[in-house]
Amino acid sequence: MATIKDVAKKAHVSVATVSRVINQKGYVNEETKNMVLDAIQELNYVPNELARSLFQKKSSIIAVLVPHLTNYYFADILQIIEDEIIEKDYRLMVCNIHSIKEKEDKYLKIFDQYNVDGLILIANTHRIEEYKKLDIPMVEIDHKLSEDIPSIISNNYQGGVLAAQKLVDTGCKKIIHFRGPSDLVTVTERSDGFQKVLQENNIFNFSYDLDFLNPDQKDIENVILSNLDSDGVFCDSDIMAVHAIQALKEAGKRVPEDVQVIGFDDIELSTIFRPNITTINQSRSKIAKIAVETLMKLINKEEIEQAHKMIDVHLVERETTK
Amino acid sequence: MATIKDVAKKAHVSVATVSRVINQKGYVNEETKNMVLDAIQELNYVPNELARSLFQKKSSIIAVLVPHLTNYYFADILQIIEDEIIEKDYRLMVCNIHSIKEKEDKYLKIFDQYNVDGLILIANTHRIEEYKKLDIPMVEIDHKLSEDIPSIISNNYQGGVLAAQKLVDTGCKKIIHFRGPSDLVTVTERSDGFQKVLQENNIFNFSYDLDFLNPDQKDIENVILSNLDSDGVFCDSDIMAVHAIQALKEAGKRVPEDVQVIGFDDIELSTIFRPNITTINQSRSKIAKIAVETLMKLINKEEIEQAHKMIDVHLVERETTK
DNA sequence: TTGTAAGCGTTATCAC
DNA sequence: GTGATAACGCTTACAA
Repeated sequence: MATIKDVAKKAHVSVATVSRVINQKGYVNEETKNMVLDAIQELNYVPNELARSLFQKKSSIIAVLVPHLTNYYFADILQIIEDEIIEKDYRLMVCNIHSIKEKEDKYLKIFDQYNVDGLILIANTHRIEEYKKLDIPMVEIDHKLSEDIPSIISNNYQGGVLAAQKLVDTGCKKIIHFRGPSDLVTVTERSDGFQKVLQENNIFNFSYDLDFLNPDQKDIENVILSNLDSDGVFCDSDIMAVHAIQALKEAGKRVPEDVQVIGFDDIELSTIFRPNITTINQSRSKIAKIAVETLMKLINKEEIEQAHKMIDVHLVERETTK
Repeated sequence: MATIKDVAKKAHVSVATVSRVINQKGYVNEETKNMVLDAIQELNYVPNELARSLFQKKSSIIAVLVPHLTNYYFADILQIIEDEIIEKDYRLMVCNIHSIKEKEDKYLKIFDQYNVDGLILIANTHRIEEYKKLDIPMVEIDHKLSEDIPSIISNNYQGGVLAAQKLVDTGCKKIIHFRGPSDLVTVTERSDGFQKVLQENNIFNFSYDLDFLNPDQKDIENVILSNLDSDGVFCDSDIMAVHAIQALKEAGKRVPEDVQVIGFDDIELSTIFRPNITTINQSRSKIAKIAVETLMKLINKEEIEQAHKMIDVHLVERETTK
């Protein structure tokens, strides 16, 4: 690996001059500049980012904390984040904090040790105060764990409203809501929006709490079977929706003729599965891009006009609704 | 951020001594050691990894190159890799090389600039020579792009054999094979294993090439519809299998009674979808762990007994076969 | 316009 | 046992 010294020697100049040309800072004669450039080319020189980072106390590394990688929603957001930051010449460190305390401990240390320039929290952590103490530019996705940390969250309330409206408009009279864990704000907000519309229309409904990603298939079946007079189902995830539709079919119901189903997230699965699932789309791309954009402003100490952003969701009508 | 100097000052010793205690190298009096430890504690000192890396020309960063993140197979492998390496005190840099030349250019540079300690290639790259020139310890997953680079690959041939055997054993007489792109070695090997068994048993079969992850739904439908006398389908991915099963159902066929279906990968989807999909399981966990293990040996300049490892696959029998 | 030299936070090699 | 000090590869005052 060639260093700046090698380049300097080859170009018959000092390291300072070389530094000036690679950073395009300060004055440097056109002629010497070309000599340096030639030397760089010949030696295949790339500046050592570690040395640079050490001096500047910044690493050009952005760390993203996720709860797991196998979920389409998170994976896609992560993917978009990576695209965005690499374009801005940052690199991505992925930290999978699946509530293993030791790992989070390690990472909390690492962020300091590497002079990580920014943090994007997608994972829900219980140790937000420790993150704040890090004093690193930071944004949150999907959660609002603190007033001081800018957040980017889908308008979950609106999601509930849209789903309810669709179901009401198409004549549903008895509706089941398969929810996520109701201790999450995202979940209660969806619920609130959903409830509001249904209550305004005097539509009977009830909720069951499930895990988002590993909802118990048997639970869903039982609820469906003991409520065969329902004509609408709203699910807090597309995976739940798949289970619900399958349970309905097995119970002899037609979707959407007898029972309509709406999912949440709009993951790949909802267009693979037949009937294609009507669902509430969260704009993953918008969320990821705004997160990066906001983080960059924080890093560059620019003003950010609105700390907590709510992103519109929309209903994607496919084959499980009328 | 406290530095080693601050600690030295506080403990009334030299930085050399502090360095000795944090690295547990060289002799240091028990008493002074405790003073240093106290100072470290009080100042909340963590050694700067960047300075360390600069000196040692190693960064404790492992870069993993993937083709995309939203695929369950890759995401899960990535997740296991992250678990493994963080435990060995390395950090994960995720590089999503979705054949965008500019990104790969940037990353190729970054690996040098950051003194990345190791590379895991999951993505299929056409620029293997450039990677080799990097001269960084490196392993490959799913591909064998070069003799010199250790690889970890599922036994695809065996996968084809197992699927064929199952189909033959349960009486299939006419079989469709929905393949991945046949320019991939993984695909041809599966095909070879599959063919071999079928030919030995004189079973008629034919193949259609599709994209692994975004197989054309219409293509699958058409093939199914124009071969309604088939009684077995082998798919090179579980996603293809879902499409096939759905097409079969729409064509009035029962799975597995009329037609049996076998997928590949054993992703989450195969247990969500009903009927649960019989599939060839690739041991993601084994693959990821061996990859990391091999990489560590390379990094530590230990002998590796077998450069190219083939990992057994196995048939997971679920509801789409008899 | 260019070069010298100090400094970023470590580790390692010497003396003492 | 411990402490100076050079070195890692770079940037940036400050001189020249």
